[in-house]
Amino acid sequence: MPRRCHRYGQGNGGPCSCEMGNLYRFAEPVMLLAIAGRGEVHGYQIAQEAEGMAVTHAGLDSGVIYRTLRRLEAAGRVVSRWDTSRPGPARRVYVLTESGMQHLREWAQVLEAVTASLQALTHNCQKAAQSRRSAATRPALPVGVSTSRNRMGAG
Amino acid sequence: MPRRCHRYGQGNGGPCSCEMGNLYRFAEPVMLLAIAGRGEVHGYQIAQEAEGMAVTHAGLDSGVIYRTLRRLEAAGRVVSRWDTSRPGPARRVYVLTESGMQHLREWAQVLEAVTASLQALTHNCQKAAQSRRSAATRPALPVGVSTSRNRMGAG
DNA sequence: CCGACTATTTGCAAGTTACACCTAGCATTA
DNA sequence: TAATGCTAGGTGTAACTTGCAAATAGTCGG
Repeated sequence: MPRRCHRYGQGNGGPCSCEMGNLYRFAEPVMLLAIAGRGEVHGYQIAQEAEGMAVTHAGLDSGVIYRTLRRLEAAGRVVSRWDTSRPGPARRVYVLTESGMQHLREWAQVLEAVTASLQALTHNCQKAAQSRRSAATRPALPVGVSTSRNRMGAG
Repeated sequence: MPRRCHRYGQGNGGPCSCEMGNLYRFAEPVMLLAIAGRGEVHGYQIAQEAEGMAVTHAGLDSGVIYRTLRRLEAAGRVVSRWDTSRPGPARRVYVLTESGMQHLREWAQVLEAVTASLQALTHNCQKAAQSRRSAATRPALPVGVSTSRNRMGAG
């Protein structure tokens, strides 16, 4: 799904979350937070800030941003108006509704739980990765245990 | 995407991560960890343990588990053999390869980074949710305001 | 034989993502 | 004037994951 990002192939110390695939971008809370923080934003603004706020290294795709904004508006979480008061193309400016504020509070609770679980998972992965690494001068696991019955198309 | 889970509508204090949608299950690291921890597992075993290890409350769907196992095998992260030594239907038993061990180490690094980012996001969401909650007897945001010209030079 | 449990696999609808591409306003430069 | 580049919003599509349901099988108890 994610095929590259600004970090791709740059050797920034450790594998990139984008190369691992399978990570959501948490676009909704990131964007709700951006709107709540500024009171009023347009999509392009979010796209420029999102790189720093995003959970993974890929930032948020502009397509995702604009579609998420429309989805949030359809759900009543934000309302928008067109701002033509400044030069340049018109901007669609968004503000949170009370429902959107409530949604952000819900996200805060959910994220707290998810973060805790993820922290535990991370800890366990690190422990497992380390415990085997010490005993890994030889192949960590006897690969090739009579794999005999591997019929089934094998993917 | 996720429509229910065992927690659905049970009022366990706070909204369920499943109701928020948009959360990946981190199936791959959870499963790699399960395999690494036991040395040898089959899919059904993972399905039964996964509820406790999963990052969200939904656990891991058995379809996801079996498909992920095949994908991991196709990528050389695990190898399988059929175990018919015990009564009941044959079980496909998986062990990690050295490449799979390496993948787990990579996941450990990625998860560490993601956890840190997620923690920051969580913290910011909580702060935003709280700071406005105190001032939210009246509608949280006057919709349509032109707030103090958040001019965000942006570049 | 029938159901219950174990165990694996597949089909499908729904949803998200990454990328490419498009429209359009305005400013600078040749 | 034309070309170029930045700002700003939007759409189309392929690839992928997920959740749920259903199919297939082996074994055991009644």
